[in-house]
Amino acid sequence: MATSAARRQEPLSRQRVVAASMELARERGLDGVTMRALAAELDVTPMAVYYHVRNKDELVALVAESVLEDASPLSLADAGWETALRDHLLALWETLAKYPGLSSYMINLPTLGTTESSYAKGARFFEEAGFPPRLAKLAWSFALTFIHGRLSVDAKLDRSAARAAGLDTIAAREHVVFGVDAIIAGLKGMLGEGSDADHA
Amino acid sequence: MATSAARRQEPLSRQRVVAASMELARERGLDGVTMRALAAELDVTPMAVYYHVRNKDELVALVAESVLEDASPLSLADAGWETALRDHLLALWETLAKYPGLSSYMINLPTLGTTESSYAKGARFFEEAGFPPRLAKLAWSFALTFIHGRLSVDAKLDRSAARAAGLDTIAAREHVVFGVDAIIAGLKGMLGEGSDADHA
DNA sequence: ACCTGAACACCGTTCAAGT
DNA sequence: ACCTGAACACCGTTCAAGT
Repeated sequence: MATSAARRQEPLSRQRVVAASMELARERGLDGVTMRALAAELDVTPMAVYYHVRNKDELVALVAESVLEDASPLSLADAGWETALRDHLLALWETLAKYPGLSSYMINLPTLGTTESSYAKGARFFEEAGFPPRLAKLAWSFALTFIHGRLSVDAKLDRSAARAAGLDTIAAREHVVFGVDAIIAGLKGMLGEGSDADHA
Repeated sequence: MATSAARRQEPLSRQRVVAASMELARERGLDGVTMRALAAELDVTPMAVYYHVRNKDELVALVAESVLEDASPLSLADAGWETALRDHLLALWETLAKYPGLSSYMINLPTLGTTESSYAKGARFFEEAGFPPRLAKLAWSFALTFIHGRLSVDAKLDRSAARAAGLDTIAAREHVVFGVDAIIAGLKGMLGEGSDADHA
């Protein structure tokens, strides 16, 4: 209210639209990011947004891209791919958890809401870890699918009665940690079998 | 069209509402199951449906329950829990794949769209396989999350250009098979470590 | 180039009324 | 008990028009 006059001064831009969308997503969840609510936040008509963004799908894709940039990059460390992957997936989970409903949307997209280059980067990580190209892609998709799946399960949960209860968010973390550890153990097993043909 | 007169004869019932919803979900995906489309299919006013079902959430929950009943039950076979789990998860994937968008909905529910009793049955399977109670619940949730996650990734995909291409459905199966194998390998690893304390 | 205003085609759902 | 009709409060989006 106090800043609405100031906000009106600066011209609308793609960046401001995305930034406002992220703020809305954090506070009300992605369901709260409607074109009308977004426009109100920007002190503008709903249709003004369409000048900077083709449609809502493109907008959410931009939001997803922007959120992922804030997450820690996945890169092979000295400690080995297992701990690097573990740290990255848990950090990714924590970052995305701040935007309720975003994963529910991303999991419905072909490349799980990532850009192609970012998706390829994940696959490269597994190649460097010793996975043959095809398995590397499958492994990365496998890990991402679980993380987004888990976030989807929690998304609608903490909006209702669970947030008041308090202990369900602890349970949520247990689920992720268990899943990530199981994923790593599983991929380790797949690497032992699958890479023989390539590393002989 | 030809059967609309006949359909009008039989009184509307909860069963008929659910059955028609399932048919619509198979043909047009869950997005096509609107109260209005459903009512049209039943030769009835949209509000007539509300007499037999509280709201759309309850309706979809009933559809999910009904679809899961058609899937093969998860039970420990002679061949060991690994193959039993593998067969069940792949069969579950195939069944749910017939209802595009259903998993995208189920993955947003607390118990992943299953009834509590059906959820407990999955956990019991892992207990019988040798997992301690807490790990058994986590393991079942882990497996279900991936299956629904994978189906969500494919849901929007085969609706657009991918179905025409034809080879993306093959890729989809590869992803599931890889994931299921990795899950089993991972859980096998977790069982080796985690069960020591309980089986000593 | 950038934004507004009015309107369209959808949703799920409530409420009062009919039989 | 079972269903209809009209209406409400939302969506995303198109289209023509303003500056």
